[in-house]
Amino acid sequence: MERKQEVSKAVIQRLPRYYRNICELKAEGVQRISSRSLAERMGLTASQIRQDFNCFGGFGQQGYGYNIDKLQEELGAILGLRAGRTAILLGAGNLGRALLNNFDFAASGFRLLCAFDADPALTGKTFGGYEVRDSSTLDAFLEAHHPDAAVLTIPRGNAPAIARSLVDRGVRGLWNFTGEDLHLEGLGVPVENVHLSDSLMTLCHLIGTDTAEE
Amino acid sequence: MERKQEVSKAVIQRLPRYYRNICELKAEGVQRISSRSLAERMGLTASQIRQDFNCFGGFGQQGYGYNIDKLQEELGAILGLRAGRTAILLGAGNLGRALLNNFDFAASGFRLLCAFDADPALTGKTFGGYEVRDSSTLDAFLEAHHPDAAVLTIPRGNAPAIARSLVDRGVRGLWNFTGEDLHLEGLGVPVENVHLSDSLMTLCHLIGTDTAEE
DNA sequence: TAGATTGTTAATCGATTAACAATC
DNA sequence: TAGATTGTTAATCGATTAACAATC
Repeated sequence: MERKQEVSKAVIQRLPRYYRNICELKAEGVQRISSRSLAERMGLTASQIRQDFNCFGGFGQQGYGYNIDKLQEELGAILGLRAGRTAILLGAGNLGRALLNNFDFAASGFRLLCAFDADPALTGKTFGGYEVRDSSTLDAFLEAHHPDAAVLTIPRGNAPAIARSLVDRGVRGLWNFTGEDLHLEGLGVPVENVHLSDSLMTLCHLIGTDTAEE
Repeated sequence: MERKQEVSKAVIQRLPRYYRNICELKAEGVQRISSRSLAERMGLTASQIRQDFNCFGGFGQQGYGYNIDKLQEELGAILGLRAGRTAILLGAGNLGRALLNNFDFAASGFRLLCAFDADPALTGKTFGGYEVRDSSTLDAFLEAHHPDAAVLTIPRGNAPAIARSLVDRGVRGLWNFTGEDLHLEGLGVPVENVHLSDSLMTLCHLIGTDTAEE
């Protein structure tokens, strides 16, 4: 049961963008596309696109290009969007509630089950159709439902300990908004750290150095 | 007036993380650190850290390491955090309001001036201390205050046109939450695209392929 | 068949790591 | 001075691009 050959991180991080563009093309009614046209649209090279897709076995056809429906299907499968993953959200503060109210979890492959918060004032309320439960009931919930992932919108500080505890109880992935770099913790599960401030600082820097950059 | 030699994008994207870690170290009372210790803490190699810092002229000292205060000072200057940049926010919907209420713009180098929205029901309200103004007054505001950057939390669709218009009126950078990849538009100014869904899809994929990944 | 475009191998480019002389 | 650790050059590694034969 060998893994065919580790796909590089660079490729994996391009997959969602490919998927997004293919969905857009489909919505525009396009039925097929060549690596050259897609490259032009996305600001990549045709070569790179073909290399990337071939990491997963070619799904194109010589002389024709790539069928949009097939591509969407394949990329969706690779991303695991139809694997029926489940998630919970921890921390129904401002950020947590903003996600509950607005973010389309299903579009990214997750069914959000509910949220948890330590503040009793929030218990029982719903945001975006998701119920907030009391943190004291978390362990029992994990035991009963085994969510695949947890969204961490709790305050920083106790994040590493909570992450550890979640992983110990079977959570297999973390979407981390806490500002702590959890991937360093050796948790043994994938972590996606979201650092909005890093992004804005980068912009601050680029504004300073920019003359006529791409 | 030659540029000393383009610093690679990979390095630039590590700068905020360096800055963040240095701030944490300072808060912990640490006064100096070697590339080796910092590497260990951040999960990088000492070599890489020294290479990175030397893109901007060495700010270390042989046999001693790096002084935390100096490092914070230098990284802050490189990032332009004290350049007094200003920004406005466009679109005071759920996401926009979440940022207004919670996000610390100043910590990333920007003074947020105010927000704009097309919905008259929001005009005059404040969120997080920031006033929402009517979109019809935007042009006059740009004329009068020349903000450096704009935060785009408007619905997708009209994003490219609005981005174009902002840039034409002097905006020098965009923090883009619209879901459209604006950097492709050839706007001629730096754009930071925030795609939360890409991040979550990546996690979905990694959960599927994970066995015992780092 | 001729034209188009993939899949795939080889060449290039850039980024990371290793090594070590310089120096505090 | 001896020890530590940088700054910097050289070696390695990986990712992107180019090229082209395979084939629809």
